[in-house]
Amino acid sequence: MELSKNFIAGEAEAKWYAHWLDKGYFNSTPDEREPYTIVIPPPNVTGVLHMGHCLNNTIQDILIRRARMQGKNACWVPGTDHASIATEAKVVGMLRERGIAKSSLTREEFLAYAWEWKEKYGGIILQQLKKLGCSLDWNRTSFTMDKDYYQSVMKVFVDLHGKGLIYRGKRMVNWDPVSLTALSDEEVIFKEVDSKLYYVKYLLTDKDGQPSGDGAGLTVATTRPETILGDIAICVNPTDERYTNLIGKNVLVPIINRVIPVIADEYVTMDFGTGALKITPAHDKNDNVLGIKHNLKAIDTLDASGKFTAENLMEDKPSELVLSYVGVDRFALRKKIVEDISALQLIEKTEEYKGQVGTSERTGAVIEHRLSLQWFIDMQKFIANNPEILSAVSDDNIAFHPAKLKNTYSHWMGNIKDWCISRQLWWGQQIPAWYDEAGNVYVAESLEALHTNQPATIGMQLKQDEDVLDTWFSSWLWPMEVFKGISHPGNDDIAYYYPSTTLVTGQDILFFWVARMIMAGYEYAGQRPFKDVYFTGMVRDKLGRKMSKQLGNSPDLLALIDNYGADAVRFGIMVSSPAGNDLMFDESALEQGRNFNNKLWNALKLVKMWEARVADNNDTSDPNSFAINWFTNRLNQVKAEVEILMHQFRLSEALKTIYSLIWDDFCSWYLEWVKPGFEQPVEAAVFNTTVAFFEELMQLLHPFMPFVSEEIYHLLRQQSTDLCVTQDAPTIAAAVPVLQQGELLKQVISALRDARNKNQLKPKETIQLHIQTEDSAAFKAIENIISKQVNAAAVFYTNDTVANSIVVAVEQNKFYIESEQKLDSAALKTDLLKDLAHQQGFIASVQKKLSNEKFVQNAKPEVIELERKKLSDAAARIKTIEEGLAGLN
RNA sequence: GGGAGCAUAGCUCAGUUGGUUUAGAGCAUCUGCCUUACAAGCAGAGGGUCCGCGGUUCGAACCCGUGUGCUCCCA
Repeated sequence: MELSKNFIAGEAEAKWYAHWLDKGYFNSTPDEREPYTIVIPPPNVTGVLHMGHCLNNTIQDILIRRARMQGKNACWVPGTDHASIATEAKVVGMLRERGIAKSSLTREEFLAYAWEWKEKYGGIILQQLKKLGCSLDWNRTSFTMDKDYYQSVMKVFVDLHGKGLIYRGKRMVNWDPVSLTALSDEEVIFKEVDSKLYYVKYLLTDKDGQPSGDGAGLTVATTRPETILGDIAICVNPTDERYTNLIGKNVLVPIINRVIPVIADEYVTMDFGTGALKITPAHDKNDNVLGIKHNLKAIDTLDASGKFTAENLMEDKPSELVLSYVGVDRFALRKKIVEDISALQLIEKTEEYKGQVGTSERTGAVIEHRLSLQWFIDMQKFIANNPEILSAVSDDNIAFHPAKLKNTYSHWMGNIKDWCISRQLWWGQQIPAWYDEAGNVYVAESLEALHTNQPATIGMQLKQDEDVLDTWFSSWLWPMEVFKGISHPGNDDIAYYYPSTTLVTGQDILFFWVARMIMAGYEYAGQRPFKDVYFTGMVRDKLGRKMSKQLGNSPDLLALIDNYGADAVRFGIMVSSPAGNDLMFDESALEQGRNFNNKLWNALKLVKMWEARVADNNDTSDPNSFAINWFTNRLNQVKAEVEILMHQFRLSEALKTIYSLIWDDFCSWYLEWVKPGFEQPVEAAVFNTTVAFFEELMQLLHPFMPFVSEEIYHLLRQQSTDLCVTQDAPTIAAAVPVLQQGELLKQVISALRDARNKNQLKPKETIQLHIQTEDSAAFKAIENIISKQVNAAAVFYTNDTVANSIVVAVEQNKFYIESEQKLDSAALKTDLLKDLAHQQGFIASVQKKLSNEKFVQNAKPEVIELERKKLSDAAARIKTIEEGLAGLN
């Protein structure tokens, strides 16, 4: 069969993926084998594959393919997340394009559109994962809004509510005035913005609540003058001498002329602004805390969309001016109020100010702090009920890779705040709470369940809570509910697959997701949800910038797969990506992957070329026996190394180790050593062993580069099964002496080639080689390899220096090169002198150490022994160099 | 403001309880080669104040302190 010039990735990818699916290799059902379970971090159902997914899922595929080849029952569960905010935003956008406003639809109508949209466009990302070669069990595809899943979320809500872990309360929440929903702290991104600091004067009042008339007052610095109409107090630090005499007095809020007290609290920083702080409990988190502490009223002056409202100002008998603000957006309002206060001559000055502003992760809108009735989980109590949530991570029952994230986890857990789980959206699991006309709350899995549990509710006018649950309130059940462990507890799947083995995810969702899965795992399964967590970093461009649509630095992954092949993309993204480190993505790494494919392909071509001229006798020459013996051991050595690296989740290093084994040891050394001369026959043993080596190499590489390895595996010879499910042979301990001899051989060849290069001998020009060694037997077995590799026409053994030659020293052996070309020993002499200086310097440093009495007294005996050996080795080396130099003259 | 982490070759990274030859790899660079598997290749080479300063130690890339720079998380 004629092989193409290069590996054609696209063809092999389509062919093998279809074949693997056809054979059902990725499907798993419980059996007597040990399970290896991974649940995919469910991408947003609206998502498309990007570099982050690529890294993440390549890692998962490597782990799951390796487990499959090690005889475990490998199960990798795919699925998607309904992603309430992101999906609802997309659907709203889609409707807007069609000229339909969400506000014109009923909840049911909107959800019908959302499902239609989800069926049509949702889950594209799962198809894209197939392109990457991901070996997921597609029969198990889950969605966080599947019927059973939905029910499991209801069940958990009701359960936690019953346990007193869920409560409803008025709390200051992060409010997104654009999507009209509360956000968790994790969904708020702080950004530095240029703003202004306004110095506003509040006039002191007399006993009757009128301005004191002398213009006396107190100046407050604020970045948010639009909230001024909600001010309820001015606060100063009790130790601030500037204001001591004002504490307890009253001032007037500009424009609205509300009389408010000056109070004192240590919270106030004296050196920020004027040292006086206006307190607006309805619009600022810290103010809210102070408000509660000092028993102050919260006056809300902004509505849900961030526009001014006078609803709560009626007590103040608002003026025409105040009423004119109604409906004005907060940013326009800021301008307007500043102008109006300015007109009253109560703005003393304005400063430029760089401040932090919270923005919505989804819509980018500046968030408001807003008092709102929301559902919460009492996290302190939750953790107190399940102390393993903390201990499992600290004592490595759940092992984090890299381990440094353990600190981050325990620090967060130690300072945990209650989790606001309600969202003012329609797409998601609607909160299973009903209100009667009196406002009483009833919680049950469904209306039917409610009527069954509390027959008194039958016939009542009940209205279900409008809100849905935070997306993470469903995804924290993922490792259990993909096996229906909540909706159908104790079923065969959950019993077999849970806890899962490894979770691979981004460290950015350590708190959003990983921590909460651990919490749910202990609460509902009584055990950890996974054994190991591999955290990936963020994928950045090669300049270290985050990938973003705005910068346009986010490559089109499918185009990359088309250009380089899926294996090359997998190689490129894995080759320099240790756990937890950000990955600087550079397309040149993909090129390296593609070149590697090509290298493999060419090695295959070489071996296939031999197939036609295999000798029909069973002789094996000495040098070939040596080469085979050496590579057998080298392969075992690397297999053992890879096993350790994989066990430590050092995937990048494992890949590099395999890459170097194939490229350097197999292609550059082994194949060159056993390669027959032009059109010469190849020994049968050499051919068969080489094919077997090649198969083992493909097996080792398969988890990383599945397509090219499967393709080559089948082209090497007729196979009875597929590489994808071929079980790894046990690793045999490598024999050290033959490995050492191999290293010596490589060194000798390199040194001789270097000497040839330095003397500008053309590759085609032959040399005569004289070997001076104490162990000529060792060289007899490999002299043919040496002569082939350094193009020596003849090899001799000598006990003496050879005149008119160049000398090369390797360990205690000397090699003399004779050539018909004129040899220029100058370059070589320079090298030898350099080496000599290096060795002498080295000896000096070792001698210094050994002559230090304290070193000899304190150092461990084996360390001293080692130093002595270094000294004698270096001395021997110097002797060899000096003899070489003498021979040159 | 609080906390965590990082800093080693041009780039991306190893460096395993402080001693394993005066620090390693891949990529990039340079030199020489169109050598019947591979120029997407082969054979070589050069390249480092291990961020600065101070300390502990017989001995420090590694431990401690401090400064600088960067990143992330939380307010």
